[in-house]
Amino acid sequence: MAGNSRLTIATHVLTWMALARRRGQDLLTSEQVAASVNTNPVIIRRSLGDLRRAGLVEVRRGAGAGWTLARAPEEITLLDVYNAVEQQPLFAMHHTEPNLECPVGKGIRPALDHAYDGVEQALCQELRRTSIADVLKRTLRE
Amino acid sequence: MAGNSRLTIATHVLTWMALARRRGQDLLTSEQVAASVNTNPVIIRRSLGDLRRAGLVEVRRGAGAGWTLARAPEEITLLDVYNAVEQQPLFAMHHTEPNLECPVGKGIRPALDHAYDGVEQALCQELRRTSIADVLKRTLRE
DNA sequence: CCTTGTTGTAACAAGATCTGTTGCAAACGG
DNA sequence: CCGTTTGCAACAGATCTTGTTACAACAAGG
Repeated sequence: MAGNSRLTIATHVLTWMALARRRGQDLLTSEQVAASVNTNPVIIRRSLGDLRRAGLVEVRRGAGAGWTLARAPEEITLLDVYNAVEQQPLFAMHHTEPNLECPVGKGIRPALDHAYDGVEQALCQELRRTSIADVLKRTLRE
Repeated sequence: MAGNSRLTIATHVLTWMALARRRGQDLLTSEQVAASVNTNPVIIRRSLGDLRRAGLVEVRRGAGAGWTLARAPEEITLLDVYNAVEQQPLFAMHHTEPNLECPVGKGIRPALDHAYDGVEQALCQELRRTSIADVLKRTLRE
């Protein structure tokens, strides 16, 4: 599992934008953000694109362009970020269809769907308990 | 996310073994299990190997060999299965080290660790609420 | 209207991971 | 000793992720 670090990157980006805003710098370019994450600006633009489609940030194009937070850091939770950057469910079903002649092969998928739904709900509830402001506070403390 | 279906495969295997045991067939070969999952026996042996190392199943080698459940289906939870088949954490950190000159780059990783720990705990608590016996019951109902 | 700086996105490479497959040595019951 | 089955290595194909380069689209400001 853990094939990707998208939640980590997006949270880093937003936390950095929250700190910059507190310091009076409202407009940031993807290059400036990339300097903190230490990666390529295109990676940051991809992440910011996800966040923009989810309504968490806004962009201004053209010369002197850049990004701003669309909401206060207190109003952005890790669940918002997770939903913005993760599309696929947590656990995948079988690659190949199970043997439908077998009672287990026939009924296992709805049974697993039910269990996995509960897990995803628990995950979402926990993610919603932390905001970008919380992450920033803890980031500066350590 | 969801790069893999290991939890699904392993749960399917155990559910099928629970049903077979209820029908009086205690010893199953990887080929018999593979017929229900509809995949290659080596895939099943890999999954059963994880489950054996976790103490959830037992194996007898040689001629007339096969697998048995090491515990009652009521005593095996999805958390046991998850721990048996998933090693890596749910969310990955940055691939490249963040810029430690930046206060966010410096402090973000412990802050994220803390948040991710809470999420994993919530995930585990929810997974523990469902047993293989529960999955079997719901599988046969639908 | 033109220059300039920035975004949006496509195309591609390298690496990792996952599933599936083949082959074979090791184990062991009969 | 034979026959069955596991354990495991090696490999192929598919997909995903990160990183990189390149370039068109866009708009602010002179």
